[in-house]
Amino acid sequence: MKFSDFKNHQTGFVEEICRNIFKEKSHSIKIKKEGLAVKNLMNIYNAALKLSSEKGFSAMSLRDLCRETGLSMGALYSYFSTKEDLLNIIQEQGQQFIGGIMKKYINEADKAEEKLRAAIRVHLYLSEIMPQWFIFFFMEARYMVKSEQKKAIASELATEQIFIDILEEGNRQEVFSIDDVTMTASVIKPLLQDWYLKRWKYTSRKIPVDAYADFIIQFIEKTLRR
Amino acid sequence: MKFSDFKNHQTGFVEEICRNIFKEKSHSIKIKKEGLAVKNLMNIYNAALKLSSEKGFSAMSLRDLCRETGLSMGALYSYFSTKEDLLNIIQEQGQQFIGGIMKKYINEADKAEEKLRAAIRVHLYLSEIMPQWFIFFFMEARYMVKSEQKKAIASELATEQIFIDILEEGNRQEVFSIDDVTMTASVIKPLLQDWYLKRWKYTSRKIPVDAYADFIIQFIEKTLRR
DNA sequence: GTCTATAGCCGGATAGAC
DNA sequence: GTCTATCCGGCTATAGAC
Repeated sequence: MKFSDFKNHQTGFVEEICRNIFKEKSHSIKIKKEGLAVKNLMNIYNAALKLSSEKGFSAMSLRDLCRETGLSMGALYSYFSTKEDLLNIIQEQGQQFIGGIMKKYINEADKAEEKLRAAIRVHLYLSEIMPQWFIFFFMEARYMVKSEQKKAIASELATEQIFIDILEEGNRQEVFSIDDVTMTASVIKPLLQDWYLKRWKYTSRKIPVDAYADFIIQFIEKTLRR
Repeated sequence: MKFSDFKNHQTGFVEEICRNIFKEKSHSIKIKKEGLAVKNLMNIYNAALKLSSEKGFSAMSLRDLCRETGLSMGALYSYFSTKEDLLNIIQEQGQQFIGGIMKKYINEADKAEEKLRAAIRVHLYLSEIMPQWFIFFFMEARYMVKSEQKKAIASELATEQIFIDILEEGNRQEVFSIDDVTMTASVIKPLLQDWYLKRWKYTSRKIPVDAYADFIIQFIEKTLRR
């Protein structure tokens, strides 16, 4: 799987997320026409993620958000009930959506080695397509209220569990021989996260996502056998 | 080198940093008695780092800082000139200090393999002793003004360069056979950062810093030969 | 559905008393 | 050196016009 293939097969991630938000959060959204609501939700969430990635969610004011979206304060408050609500919706809906895509792609592979490669690639490719979402999850989870933080931690651990399962399957099939599966799985994640957290570095070195994926895969595979 | 040894040899990192701040920033510090000034600076910087790690620097108000330090607004402003000044001083003085310690410990080793292990250990051990500083560098650099961001990036690249140099030395001495030294060095950093960025995970699994260091060292060493 | 206007609060920063 | 009191601008959130 190459990035260009992945990208062509996938369009409108954000639209899909916003349509889910419209359906699930109808109590806090005053607008009833789906087409209009989804269009404005995309505008708002794209803008919120852009501003958050520039200055952090807490430093982003709703006036900033008005400027970026072209909407007024009153209009914004027709699409969410408080600023914190906005934060929670991005976190929950985004994580849920990305978890779904990850699982779908991994299940298309059948051997453990293939699953591992698929999991690494789909994570890197997704974070290439929608980096602000990944940066948001990482940067803001730390500052959320306890109840929301628990959901963020659950998502982090769910991703880790995907890798644990793949590595254990590989151990059973004797294609891997890993002593400490949990520790191995838990250090794979930061290697994937570096791609979007230090994007400036890889951009300046002109390293495309496929080259990064190739490197990470061979790097990790070297450690999977004694 | 074990963590307990490292910890015993080192005391008063924060005091040392604050003494440097007092000496270098005398123009923005109105207090003249060194003893008093250093004591209050430690109080202020410890509190600022604690609050920043809880809610982020921009969400930390100076009134929060008053509460945490027990000092008044007026008193605080005798120790720095603006809130942003406080941010910049933590970033610059902290990075400079930590860079110095890293270099000192690495130079005590002579073979490339030993240097690599020393570099990994000293980075992990330092981040174990003063995690809030490392978290601060990581979390806040992204939101700094361009000029300060450049300094943060320079620090990140300087650490990376330390690893590049060690890996190249190892290649020359033929103890390593690494194809892409820069990429290898650049993925070592996130493995070190995971220790303080996901501390909650390792704490809950009761993994001490020495065990993490041992794992990371053997994990990385598996990738250094063809 | 979207706008403008405004309430009410909290932020950074400073002046001047002690 | 440290404190209290205060300025004023910007913040979230809402009410009511269109």
